[in-house]
Order: sequence, then structure tokens, then C-alpha cells
Amino acid sequence: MTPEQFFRALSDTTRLNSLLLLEQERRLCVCELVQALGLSQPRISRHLGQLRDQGIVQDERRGQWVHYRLSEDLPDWARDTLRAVLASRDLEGLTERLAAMPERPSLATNQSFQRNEGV
Amino acid sequence: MTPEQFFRALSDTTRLNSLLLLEQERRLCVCELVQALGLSQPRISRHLGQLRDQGIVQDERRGQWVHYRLSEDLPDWARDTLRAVLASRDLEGLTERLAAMPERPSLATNQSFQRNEGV
DNA sequence: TCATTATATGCGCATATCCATATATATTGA
DNA sequence: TCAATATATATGGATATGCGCATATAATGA
Repeated sequence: MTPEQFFRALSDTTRLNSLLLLEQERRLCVCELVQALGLSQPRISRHLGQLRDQGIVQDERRGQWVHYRLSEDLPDWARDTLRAVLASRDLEGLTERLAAMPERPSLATNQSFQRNEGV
Repeated sequence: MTPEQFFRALSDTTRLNSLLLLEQERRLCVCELVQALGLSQPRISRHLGQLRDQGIVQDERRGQWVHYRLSEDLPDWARDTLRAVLASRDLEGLTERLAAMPERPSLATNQSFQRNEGV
């Protein structure tokens, strides 16, 4: 992954916010990002697909959910860049909408997301 | 200047290399960047104009030359990003072509670039 | 004023990017 | 197998981007 590719990824608000949220929350599924960013599911999915194809994020299916996280082998300059932006950007609103979700697939343990029907 | 704007600027090789060279050399005129990058003058000029309009670089005319440098009020995260990339990117070739220039307007003192005809 | 050098801009074209909408695929539980 | 939920993809259209080429503008020195 070249710096040019990485920076192009960061030049779109949907992708940048997604990456910052992943940096902050460690991992999120698609529906959590849809909720936090308030954007359509295809739009989020497509951008995540781009980031995956470029090796910027990794995905992992867990049941019906697909969890995304920052790629483990992001070069240092890329990690540093995300950290620097996160430090100077206010994600309050996004984080609040995320916290408002009654069920958070990315937080569920193996047990808890088997017994969700009672809610 | 938003992070998105800044990263979009960095997503083009011509602009990224220009900014890295400016970070490294402190200041350069258009013809020096043309020489170092081996690209056409209109192409360089156009990209520098974009960077100027976005507040990423500043320009200053000195006689027939226009010198560019990184904007003094780049936010920290932007400066840090450029430093991080510069640290992990090899500008050898570009720097060599720059050093090969017989006259370097950006290095000239007020006296020396008045007596250039003898060369 | 004229030629030269340096820099900026106008223009047209090819391609990339992003989106909304509709639809396809995958997983789960009944 | 069927319905519901989660995710991915196909398609078409609007806009943005980057380029080469030609030309305009600015400064210098004679």
C-alpha cells in the first residue's frame, strides 16, 4: 500500500470517519457503522470493501455479522496519521449514536449474542 | 482546511512529492520542482496552485521566480503526517536531480543571483 | 521596446469517483 | 424450506480529477 493510496482512502469523509471509529472502538460491524454515521448500508459496505481490498482494514465474519478492524500490518506512518487525526477531531456525535444502540454485535460475547431474543 | 482536503492533496504523487521536497528543502521555486520531479512546468504549476489555494503552501515572488514553502500555519496533525511519510520514503533520486542543477534560485543570495551570467 | 526566462491559465478530453436504487447472497431460527 | 436480518454487488448517471497542449502574464536585461 502506497502513501498515495492510503491518503486517497482518507480523503473521503465516510472512509475517514469509519477508520477513526475503528481506531477508537477497535472493531465494529457494518450495522454499527451504519448507525453511528447515519448513512445507507450499501454506502458503508462499499467503502469498507474498498478499504479491505487495499489492505487498510481486515474483516471477519461472526455469524450473520461481519466485523471490521484496522489491518494489523498497517505501516507506522499510517497508524500515526490516524492517531494524529483522531486526537484533533471530535467524534462525540458519532460515538453517542453508537452507544445508543441497544445491541452491539461487536461487544457481544459468544453467550450473549445467543440470548438476544428476550430484549 | 479539513483533514479530508489535506489527505486528498496528498493522494496525488505529484503533490505528495512536491510537499515532501518542500518539507526537506524548506523552500523551492517552480523550476526546481520541475527539474527534481522531471515533469512539465504547467503540471507542477497547476498542482502548486491547488496547494496554495487550499492554504497548504505559501508562495512568494522573488524577481522572476516564485518560491513555495509549506504554510506556516499547518495544523500539527498535518505537519506530523508529512514528517512521518518523509521518514519512510526514499527521495534520493529526486534530491539528486535537484542537486544537479547548476543554479538554484532558492539558494541564491541577493548578490549571487545578480551575477549569474558568467556561468 | 524587445527578447528571454519563469510562471500561470484556458481548453478539451479521458477517466475516476461517488451516489442512490434495486437486487443478490449469506446466515440464522423456525 | 421459508422468513428475517445482515451484508455485498450491479447499474446508471452526475460530477470531479488529471493531463497535454497552447497561450497568456510577469519580470529581467539589453
